[in-house]
Amino acid sequence: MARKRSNHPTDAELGILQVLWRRGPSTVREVQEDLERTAPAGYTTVLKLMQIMTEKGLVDRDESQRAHVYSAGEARQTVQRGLVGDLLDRAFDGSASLLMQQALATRPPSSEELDAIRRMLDAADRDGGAGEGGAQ
Amino acid sequence: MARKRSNHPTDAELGILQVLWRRGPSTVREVQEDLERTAPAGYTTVLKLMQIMTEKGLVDRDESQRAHVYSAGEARQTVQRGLVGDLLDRAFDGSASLLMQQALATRPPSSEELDAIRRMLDAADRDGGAGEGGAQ
DNA sequence: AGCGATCTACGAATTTTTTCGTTGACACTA
DNA sequence: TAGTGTCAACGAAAAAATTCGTAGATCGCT
Repeated sequence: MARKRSNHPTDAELGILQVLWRRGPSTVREVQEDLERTAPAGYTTVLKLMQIMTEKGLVDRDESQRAHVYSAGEARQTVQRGLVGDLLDRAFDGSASLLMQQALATRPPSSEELDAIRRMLDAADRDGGAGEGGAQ
Repeated sequence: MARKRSNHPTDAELGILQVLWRRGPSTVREVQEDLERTAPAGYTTVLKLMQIMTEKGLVDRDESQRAHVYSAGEARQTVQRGLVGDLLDRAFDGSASLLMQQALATRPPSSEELDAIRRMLDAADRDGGAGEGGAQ
């Protein structure tokens, strides 16, 4: 079906990235043990994945120690934006507001969070939408 | 890695759902021709996919005509929420506001859209965050 | 030096998803 | 009724993603 998957992490890869994001630079074993809670996988499985991710540039590897230390390659934000953008195209006709609506419906945020979001909207209005929204 | 994929549509399946959402009930050929623009695939490929989706309950099939007519099974919203919820868990630590932030950054919405979002936020606030079933 | 634990590398098996060729049914029409 | 075109069904190939077994290197001990 030739979807333009650009360079998104696969499902399993994303699981590993999550751990690296949370823990910071880690060895394979640390990641594997962390995953035990949520998505159990054998040691070599995780190792293999992380090797592949290194090839893809999804993670960086420090080989100076016997147990190599891996860290997330791209900024977390970059990956997240890619994923969101992809989801927008693939399921929301590119409408950010529609996506937000469903996000709100699925995981109702606290009022503090809501306020935080409002501030983001205001900021977006200022630098992005200000002059351009012309209609009306 | 045993991710709890519940029953999300796969990539290709989502492409088909999009068409059904946009066009309403359609035959395989109609879907296939529509896909031509974005994600070309042979006729039998699309047919097979839609047969699988029927088995999975992702779409409904009306066989009263020679050319069966398919329609999206679950409400669009339901599928979308599932996808968003999944993405939240898999990449955003469940934080809706973080997701929104990235959505705003990737696809700056117009000020009209921003206003629409604000109204949604206010509504969410009033409901005390209870996910609402209000017609979309 | 020998032993056990731990690590990377590699290759391959397995599973999931996507793709399509082929077949037989049906419909239309010349 | 033979020819042409479209359709669903099916099976299996191909591609992508995931899983793990095995082997050899290295380290820390005794």
